[in-house]
Amino acid sequence: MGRSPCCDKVGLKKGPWTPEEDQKLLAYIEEHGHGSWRALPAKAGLQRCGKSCRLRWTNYLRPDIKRGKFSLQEEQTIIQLHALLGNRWSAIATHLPKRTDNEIKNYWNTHLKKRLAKMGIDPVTHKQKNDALSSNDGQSKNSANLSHMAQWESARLEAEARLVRESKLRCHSLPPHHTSNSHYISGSNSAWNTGIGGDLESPTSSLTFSGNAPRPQVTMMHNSGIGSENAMPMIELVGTTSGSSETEIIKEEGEINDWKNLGNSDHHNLTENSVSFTSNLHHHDHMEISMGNPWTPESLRLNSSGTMGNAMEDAMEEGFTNLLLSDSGDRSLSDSGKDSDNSGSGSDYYEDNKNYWNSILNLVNSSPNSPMF
DNA sequence: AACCGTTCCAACCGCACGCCC
DNA sequence: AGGGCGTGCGGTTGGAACGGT
Repeated sequence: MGRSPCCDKVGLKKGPWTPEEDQKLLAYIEEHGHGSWRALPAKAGLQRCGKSCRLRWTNYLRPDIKRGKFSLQEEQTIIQLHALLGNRWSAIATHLPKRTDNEIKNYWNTHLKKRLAKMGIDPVTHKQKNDALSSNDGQSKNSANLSHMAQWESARLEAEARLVRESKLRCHSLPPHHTSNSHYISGSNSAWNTGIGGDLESPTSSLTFSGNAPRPQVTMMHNSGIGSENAMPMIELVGTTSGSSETEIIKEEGEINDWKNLGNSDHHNLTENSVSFTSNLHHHDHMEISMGNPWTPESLRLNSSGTMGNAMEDAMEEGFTNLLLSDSGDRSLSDSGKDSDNSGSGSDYYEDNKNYWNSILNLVNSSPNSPMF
């Protein structure tokens, strides 16, 4: 169905906003709320279309917007989510509290995309560029699997975004402790924390799903760096091969804030059924999550209302984040890593890029019985 | 200082979708 | 059912800022 453009009226101002216009818009919204955007400009005394006002508000004037340089953690999240979701900026933005989709999109286009390209990674597919040559091998099969996973993950994020919006509407005045212990995911993601069992006050949260399937296991430990201002995230990946009772423990530790210091590529051979993450981002939090059932959209939807949603979210994020970053040889991704650092030996460079994608695939493969594949 | 190319980001544009009548 | 409206979303653009010559 067609519709007339909202900004075709003559006399409406376009282009950059002046401080006076900002002030008018702010003052009006503070007093009345925005209500109908179409009607707002006239009421607020602005010669703008409603759409322009909405954009200005949501992308710039809103008080809960964080501006300025993206942290490394934020960069990591963007890359990781973009690998799953593609250019679905609003979905990505739900995982970056206080950042707008527009800002994330801009940052991707101006910074991250170029960095990945320089690493020889296609910023669209997140595949190493010479991957196209290996079309019939397992890698492409894995890629298809990942794509499939991305589809339901995408749907899940949409549902989450809705929850977030509803939560924001309903719970504007929630006391801070509701989210104070949910590391990293906070603010707009607080919806995860509003359900029963959603708070992470308890030092230990355990959830177990019943079932007989080989079980991926996710363990998250938040061991505080006591007395340290900068918590030092530690990722522990525990791989359990299906044919063996032996548990292979692969440990990766380092500062999340220093991508370059994250370990090298040996540990992304985490195998089929088990993965655990250890992080000391948080004070005395220790979460162990045993997943008896494979990951399914249904179970994750259920989880989204409670602790498991939080834990899973965190696990997924931290897991992907650290896998990606530790394995991608992030010499070029870090701001402090100059591009020239990429000029190392050619084989190392190639290996790094290969590991970048493999790390995603390996984590996906850690739940081989998931019906989503 | 002047010019020019590049980078960055705020803002615009047009489409899609849900809701309401 | 279908048209209008409000809003969300992703792609694109214009111009300011910056850096090199």
